[in-house]
Amino acid sequence: MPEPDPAGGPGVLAEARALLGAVLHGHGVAVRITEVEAYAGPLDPASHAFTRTPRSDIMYGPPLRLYVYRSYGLHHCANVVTGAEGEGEAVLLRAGEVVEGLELAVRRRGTEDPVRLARGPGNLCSALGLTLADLGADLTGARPPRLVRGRPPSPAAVLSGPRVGVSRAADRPWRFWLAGEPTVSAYRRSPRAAP
DNA sequence: CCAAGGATCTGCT
DNA sequence: GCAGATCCTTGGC
Repeated sequence: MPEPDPAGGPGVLAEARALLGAVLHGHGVAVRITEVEAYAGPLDPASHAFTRTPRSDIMYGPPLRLYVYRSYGLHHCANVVTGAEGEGEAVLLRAGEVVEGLELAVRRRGTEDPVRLARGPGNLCSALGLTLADLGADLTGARPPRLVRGRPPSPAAVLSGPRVGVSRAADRPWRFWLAGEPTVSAYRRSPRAAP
């Protein structure tokens, strides 16, 4: 059950912070999450759940399920649904550090640079082997994909800023990452975002 | 039905 | 810094 963000705002902001440091076990590879973005459903013009459609329906379902979508035809991006049923809140997993299955991740990604293996939401899915076949997966089950939470990071260890590449609500600082992590992806503002 | 527009990534200039 | 790949979802007509 989500609680209000300490700083005020939707509960998904606190959920996003709390996912930092958690380990997502994919197919033969596991990643420690270092960067995420919060998407606040109907309150958030940048969210796929801003309008409820067949695609975004999964985000309105029960929490701790995986929302996977295809981006630019080539890549997959993965979100953890965090809101209670009907809220439409989810957290995009943007980057992580491979902590298991290094060889397989290297093979899937075609690079040996550990920093690049799971940097960026598309690359993170690629490293973990996540596809649309994982859409709706229960992350609390015994089989992967599976989410293992650790201690939430201290507020001082978390930095925040605007979300990458969104054309609407481009100034909301709803991207969160662990300070000092080399795996965190670079910020890029959408060319379509208002100046 | 059709056109537009991506919560991206890579590689080249 | 910028364009291209590539295809699905959405919304307007």
